[in-house]
Amino acid sequence: MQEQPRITEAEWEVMRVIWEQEPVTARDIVDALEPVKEWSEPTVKTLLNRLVRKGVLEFSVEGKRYRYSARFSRESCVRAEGLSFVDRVFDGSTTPLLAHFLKESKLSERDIRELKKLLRDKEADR
Amino acid sequence: MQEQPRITEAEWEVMRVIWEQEPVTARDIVDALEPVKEWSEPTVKTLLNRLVRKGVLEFSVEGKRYRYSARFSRESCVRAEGLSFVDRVFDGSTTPLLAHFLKESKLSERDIRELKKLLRDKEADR
DNA sequence: CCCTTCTGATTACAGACGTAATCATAACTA
DNA sequence: TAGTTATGATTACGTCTGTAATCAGAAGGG
Repeated sequence: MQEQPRITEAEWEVMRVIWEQEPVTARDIVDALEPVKEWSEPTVKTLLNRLVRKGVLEFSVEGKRYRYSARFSRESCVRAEGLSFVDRVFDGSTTPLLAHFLKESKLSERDIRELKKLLRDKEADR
Repeated sequence: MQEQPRITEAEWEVMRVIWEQEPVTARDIVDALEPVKEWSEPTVKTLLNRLVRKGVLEFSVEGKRYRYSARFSRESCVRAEGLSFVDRVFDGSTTPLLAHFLKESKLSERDIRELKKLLRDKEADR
């Protein structure tokens, strides 16, 4: 499998829609982004083109239009981006990162329960 | 206080050194980065210049050289970068982010204890 | 059959970025 | 005092990014 290409900030916006609705037409993407970003249609098309050229997206031809889908799972892209982030900002160590976001965030009762459970699981398989 | 400018990937490398040793000369930075990055001296100087122009760094003149220091704390830059990251990749919600990094990371006994404590604190002040 | 329209492709373009060579100037050394 | 050296400034330059206008071809409407 190919090296994970970098996804830029604007491209993430497009990918979000794709992962939610793939395989999806350019039209659908433009519509889905309409309320969120003030992008002209050509702008979205350009992003799609770049993502295809980078190998992040593929498409199947359907009549005169394309249906785009991702060649990498969201999970794998999240993992790559997460690694780059923790390297850049936390010097590669996850614990300070966790501590940071724990402090920053407001968590619901349920969130806390879930995270506690994850911690317990973590403890279990050591 | 001024808007937090964006810090690029290469710039973070420089900032790491600055926050550790500020106020610091260009020479020190070049030396500190020597083992880590294969950057020529002019490259580092350029990054310093850009950071100054962006308002992230300031310097005091000391004889023929400058001593650089940060105009923003590491914490505040980490916070800004963290916000941008959680928005981009986790659609703004911290809990999935925490879950993700919890699963990804291998934690020591001590790490787990620390995180549990943070969770308890979180619970306390709800 | 011609005109509009939809859709992807091509081109554009300014600013950011990574990386660095070169320049000017002051200081140090022989 | 002239040449070397250290240091910041200026210039360079290809690529990436964000944002978009324009183009070409196909398809549908009259």
